[in-house]
Amino acid sequence: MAISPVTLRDVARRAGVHAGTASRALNPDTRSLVNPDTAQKVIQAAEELDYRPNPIARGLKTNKTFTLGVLIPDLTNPLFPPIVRGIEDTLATVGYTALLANSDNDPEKERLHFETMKGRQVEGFIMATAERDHPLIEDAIAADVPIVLVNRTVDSNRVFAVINDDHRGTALAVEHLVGLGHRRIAHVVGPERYSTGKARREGFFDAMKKAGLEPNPGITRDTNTFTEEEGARVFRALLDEGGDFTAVVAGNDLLALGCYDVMAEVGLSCPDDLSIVGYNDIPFLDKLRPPLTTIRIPHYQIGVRATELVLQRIQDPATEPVTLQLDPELVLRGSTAPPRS
Amino acid sequence: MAISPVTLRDVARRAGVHAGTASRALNPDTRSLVNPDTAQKVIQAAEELDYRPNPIARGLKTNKTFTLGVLIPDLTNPLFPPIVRGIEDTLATVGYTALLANSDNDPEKERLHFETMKGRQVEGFIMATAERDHPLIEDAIAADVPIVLVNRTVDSNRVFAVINDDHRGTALAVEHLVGLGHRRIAHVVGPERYSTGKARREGFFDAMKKAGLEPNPGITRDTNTFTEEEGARVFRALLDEGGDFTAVVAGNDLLALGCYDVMAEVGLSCPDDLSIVGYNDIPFLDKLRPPLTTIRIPHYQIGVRATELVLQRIQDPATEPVTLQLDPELVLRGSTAPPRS
DNA sequence: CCCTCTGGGGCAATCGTTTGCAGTATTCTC
DNA sequence: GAGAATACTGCAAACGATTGCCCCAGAGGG
Repeated sequence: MAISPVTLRDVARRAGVHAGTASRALNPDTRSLVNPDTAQKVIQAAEELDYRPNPIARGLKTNKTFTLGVLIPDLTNPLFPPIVRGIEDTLATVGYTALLANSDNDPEKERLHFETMKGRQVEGFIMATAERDHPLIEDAIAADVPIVLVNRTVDSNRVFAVINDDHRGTALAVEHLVGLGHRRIAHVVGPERYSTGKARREGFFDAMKKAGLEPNPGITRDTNTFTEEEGARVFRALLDEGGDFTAVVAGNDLLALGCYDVMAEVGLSCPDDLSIVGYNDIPFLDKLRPPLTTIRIPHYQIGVRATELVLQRIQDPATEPVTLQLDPELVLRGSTAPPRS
Repeated sequence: MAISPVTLRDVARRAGVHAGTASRALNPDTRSLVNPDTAQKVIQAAEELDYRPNPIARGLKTNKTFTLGVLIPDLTNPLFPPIVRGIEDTLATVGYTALLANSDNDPEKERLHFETMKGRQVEGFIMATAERDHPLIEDAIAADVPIVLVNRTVDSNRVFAVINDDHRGTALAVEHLVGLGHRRIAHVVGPERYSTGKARREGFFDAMKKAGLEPNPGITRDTNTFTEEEGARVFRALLDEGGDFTAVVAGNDLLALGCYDVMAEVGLSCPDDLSIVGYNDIPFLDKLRPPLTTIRIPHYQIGVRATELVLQRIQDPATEPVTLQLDPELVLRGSTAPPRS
């Protein structure tokens, strides 16, 4: 049952030393405290017995569990798997592992998982679940728990975060459309309670102005959630009100998908009648008809960098909070073309 | 740092009892050993102090870590997130959590993760990574560690597994095509080193025979991996050799996607020229052009049932190995139609 | 030649719980 | 009312590793 019934004491006995000595010999940091010869003997004994230190016992004494909590809204959202892989791959290189939980964006659930994980003595957190105003995170920061946000961030500047440059990303989308000749561009705004929704809206407006275009509030629409249904609902409203536009920048890919649905429904053709740009580059977008032009964010890298950050923060609690902004890039596909008129 | 610096001894002190007594009072199983009044006092003290037992310390003594190892090939494969959610949701209801790792189908990596997790004293495993002949699993079974396979299984019958009924699933696909009027049906066979590839091929042949059709080995093709590229490669070969068929049953959705790619490339139209059926119903298939008809398997449920199984096995090591076969269902979409000729 | 210093390593406490054992007070039985 | 059974609860030893402290031997200095 217990995999390695061989304990430190067994190793010590075989090497003919005391357990304490064996412990020191096996730990590279304390190895210098013991005679190289004995150290060698211990190491060899450990190998012969295939000794594996029991992390539970070690954790009890050292308060290190080599475990991180990863809290995301929903693993089945295609946005997250690559991030999680980035996290786990990076963690694996340093002998850490991740405890994963889904919050479904439910603050109650989130708090529960957070507490459970704290109870399990995770050494830090990576969270992807933040609304811009997030009490849980404030608490965590106050309690001095290492925590870094991914993908989204909060308004506080006391927090570690690894996000993509949403401002720049939307600008890429706008510049692309403007370059194609579009002048009247609609924006399906992501929920403003998330940093992503807000930053992308700002990026949109700034880029429009920079292009010398007056953004038209009449053809920007707020959404409540980042979902296909919501995208469809809002886009339908835009159409119903006779909005005058030749292209739309969607707050994310799911919202863009909603637009696709409505266009199919009402018989509009993309990109002939309307160009659409998404955001995130979730998988299979290239299989759509037409393939969706979108903004790709470096999901995997976000996971990697975030992990490096927590690890660093764990090692040196004095590390100053920092927000890393990774560069998004435009992925040109078939949903954008010059305007017809 | 340590979240709840309040220890069992603190609770005991406040309740005016010994730590041992407090321990018994807090554990429902042993509560009957202590006077109801004192138990109440202890419980109240625990609440007042917001006491959380330290699972590390507990685990050290009891060898229970309330942790499961989940080993999958690749989280970014859309097949797995729903399974993992099923696992984690179920685990959460009983206070367990999952340690997740990706093997990338690399036996080396897999073994490493397996050992690491064993080292971390996980109480059992859920693995989705099995080739039909899998030494690691044999070892695990021999070592008596609780383990259940999901999605795929191995040839041994000494193992717990929760899979879908691949045989039945492919039969559904064949019956559907035959019902549509197809007689010459090709099969892009999944890799036979996986139970899924093998069972689906058998299901295909059996269903063909049952429909009174002689399966034509000339239009079935083996693949080496379950990937889009491989699907494309094999399908192209099928075409190049002038295979005579009006429909194809693909070993899974990714292989079907590969067929899509080649069809677009050579200017064939689906379903006009050729009908295609996939397998798995991964996300976004309904967004393809045409939307892919496929066999849906209950991913989430697979995760749920598998978890119930390990949990049961952990609780009662005498539990006999069992293979659960969950029912797949046909999802009718646009990639299948009556043959033209 | 004696004293001090230092490197090496053993001893034992400790991390926070659980649990077998034993002691004491209470209750029951006759 | 005495002896025995019962019901609690305290005591202390684990679990497996880490680590501060102390001891001892040999080296070096004067």
